[in-house]
Amino acid sequence: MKSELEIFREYIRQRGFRRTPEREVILAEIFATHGHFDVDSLYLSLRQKGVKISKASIYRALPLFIDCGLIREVDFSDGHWHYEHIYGHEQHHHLRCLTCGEVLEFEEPGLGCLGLRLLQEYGYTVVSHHLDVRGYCRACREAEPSAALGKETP
Amino acid sequence: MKSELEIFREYIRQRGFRRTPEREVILAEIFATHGHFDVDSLYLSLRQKGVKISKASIYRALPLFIDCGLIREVDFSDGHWHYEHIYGHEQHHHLRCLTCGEVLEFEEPGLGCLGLRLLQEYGYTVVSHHLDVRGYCRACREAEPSAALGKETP
DNA sequence: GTATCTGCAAACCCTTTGCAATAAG
DNA sequence: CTTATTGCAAAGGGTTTGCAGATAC
Repeated sequence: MKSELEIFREYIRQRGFRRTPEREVILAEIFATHGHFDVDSLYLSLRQKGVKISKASIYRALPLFIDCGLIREVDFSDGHWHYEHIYGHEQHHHLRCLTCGEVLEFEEPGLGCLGLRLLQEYGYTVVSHHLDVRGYCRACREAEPSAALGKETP
Repeated sequence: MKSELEIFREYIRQRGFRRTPEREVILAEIFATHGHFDVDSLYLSLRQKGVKISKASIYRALPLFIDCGLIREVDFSDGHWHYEHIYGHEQHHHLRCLTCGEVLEFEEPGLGCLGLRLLQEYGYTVVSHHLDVRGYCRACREAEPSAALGKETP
């Protein structure tokens, strides 16, 4: 299996872009990070390691990583973008507590045949799919039971 | 079945908020609209009807509608929020073409037992779930086949 | 050498907020 | 009467962009 760096270098070469240390350092940092990140956390963790790369460069690099399938955007509905690396990681989904904001990842094997079905029924070739679930974790529900009343859906 | 207006008035009364014509006009406009909308399109369609309500009031009203379960946020990853009415509509998911941006809605019956499973396995009470699929529609794939190569996932 | 990339700072855009006037209860 | 709500305009915060200098190829 190719490393994320190899994937990226191939992509850069194919497109006639340029291989720069900045982009590769950003990529390495992303794949050294566990879980989700955003531009700010990425910028700060690079700074803490003594690497000075501007936010503009980060903003310009992320679309490249997305485009070659290494990372993807994650929507937490909190006013800015989050990202996660997807290359080399199991497909997973997000379950977010509306009170404390904690995000749990889970798998949904039932969606295995989704791509085939959407191709057959609608003619779409599926690139990615993501299940976004909101609810209340046990702790928050017990702390404030009224918050979770009357809102259950199947 | 209650109308969306009744739902909203009940919610307003329960919380001790105030019933204003602005909020009810916004709500009516949302439920008279087919499909998705954003703040700007909502503001403009109100203007076209001669209704002058500030964007600030729209921005302040939407969280109320979300809170009482009438609408929800939709993420199209294009830099701003979109919304859709969910009250009185079938649960559905989104399939978006990465080239032309067209959004197709579809149903996924396989997720019927999701809520029960997440409760049993993780203790979460599910409020909402949404499946977000990206891919290429047939027309765009045939127009530019290279765009859809090497990116299929199950 | 030439075109791309970086860093900086300013511009941008969507969203939120402070404030005075207005209106609901 | 009291307090929430509105509209306006300004502030806010994340993201994008113009430009000059640096750098990959």
